[in-house]
Amino acid sequence: MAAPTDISSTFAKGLVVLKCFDGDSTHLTVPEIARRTGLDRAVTRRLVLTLVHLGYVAQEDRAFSLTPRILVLAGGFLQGRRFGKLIQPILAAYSAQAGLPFSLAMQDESQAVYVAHAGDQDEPRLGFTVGSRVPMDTTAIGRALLETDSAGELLETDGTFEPGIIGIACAVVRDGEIVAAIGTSAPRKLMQDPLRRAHVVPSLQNCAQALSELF
Amino acid sequence: MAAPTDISSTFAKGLVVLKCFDGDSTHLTVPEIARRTGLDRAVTRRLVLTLVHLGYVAQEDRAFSLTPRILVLAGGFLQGRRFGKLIQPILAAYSAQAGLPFSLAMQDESQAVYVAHAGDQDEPRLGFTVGSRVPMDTTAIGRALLETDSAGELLETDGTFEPGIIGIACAVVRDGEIVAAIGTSAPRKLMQDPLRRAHVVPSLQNCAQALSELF
DNA sequence: AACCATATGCGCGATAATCGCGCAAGCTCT
DNA sequence: AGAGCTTGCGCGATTATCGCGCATATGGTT
Repeated sequence: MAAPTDISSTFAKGLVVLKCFDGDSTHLTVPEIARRTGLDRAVTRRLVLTLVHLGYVAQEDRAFSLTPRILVLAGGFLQGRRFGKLIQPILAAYSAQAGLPFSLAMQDESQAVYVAHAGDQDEPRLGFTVGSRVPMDTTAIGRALLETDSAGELLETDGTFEPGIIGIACAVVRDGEIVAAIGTSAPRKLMQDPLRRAHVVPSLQNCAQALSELF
Repeated sequence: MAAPTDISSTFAKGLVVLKCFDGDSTHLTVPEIARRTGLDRAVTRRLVLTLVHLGYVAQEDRAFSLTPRILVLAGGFLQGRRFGKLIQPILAAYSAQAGLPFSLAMQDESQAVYVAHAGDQDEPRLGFTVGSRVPMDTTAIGRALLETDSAGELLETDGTFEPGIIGIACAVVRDGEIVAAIGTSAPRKLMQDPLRRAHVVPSLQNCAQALSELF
């Protein structure tokens, strides 16, 4: 085990354990976690029990699952960046103007992570939450995070991620750097209407402009 | 340092470090974190560097701050419980029916943690995000999480948390246990209107009923 | 019902990772 | 420019971690 003195391997292992509770695997047993992480069963047990001790994980019989406390960590990020007080209202205002749900995403390595949503999706088709990840190359919001050249320009993808859905996105640029992206999506029929497009596109651009001052 | 063999103290310390990035303290230096956590500076440094190594924390000069990756952990909880696909649409539907923003909270020790919001607050007055915490005794949504006797009954608080704001909340009960609470709030003037109340209250109750089947 | 195979909980000694002292370098204020 | 404080980080002692291995629980098969 490579052990640079600057890295705490125990802590790193613990975070790997925490991370393996994903959307598909909510209730895990110690051996299951051990298999997923490649850690020794006894080590896994101790790390999971530590999480239980601190209240991040709950135990029912042999199954372990995350508690809402994990959201407090996310809250540290969201509140620190004033998502609730500043960003959310802006996103909501432009979303209402456009009549479509707006989402805000940031880059995390090779994926786009949703950090805020506004304008409720009436249909549960995609079901994204805060913390949901989507690929960068097949989604409008992901591509917007990458297009360093055409900063601020609108990007559109058509059914590349979800069949029949068109996504439009726009980078949020601060000091020449892309710091985030906002996007919206709708069924192709809806989005192809030129009138609607003419209404939605400026809203996205203005919203991105307004948000850029908050990053 | 009490060291039961079942608890990994290093991991526990690391999580304490992670937790000390809260809404008020976004950019922290190693000595600041050491002071807050009571840990040795060198230990703190190693734990923070581990977080940087794993991408949960970013370093700019001497300041460390959370990255969006921390939201991925929250996503594990939210997606696992189908917040995006099932809960959010229901919350949004009843919120739209009531014409007021609805929030969903769960208990975390002695506080209520917001886990979902629907219906955008047009005014940024409170600015709650996913992961925001509020006290249980002075908020309607917090009290609803506690009232084990009158399960499902509506609770109302008047200005006890935020002056001029009335909150109404209702427990989400599953198998006789309170698993969550939904609430809404509005300025007193608005909420005191009997007609509106007659409209909002059933929406909340029906929403709680609908959600109870998903927990 | 009894058996076997597999999965799981957990104690304990060896060992490698952590701890935290202490020095050197950087910063700030007078 | 100097003094006092703050911060970064190397290194040896020590302690918490590791993971083997046994005992128990589980569940499937004859």
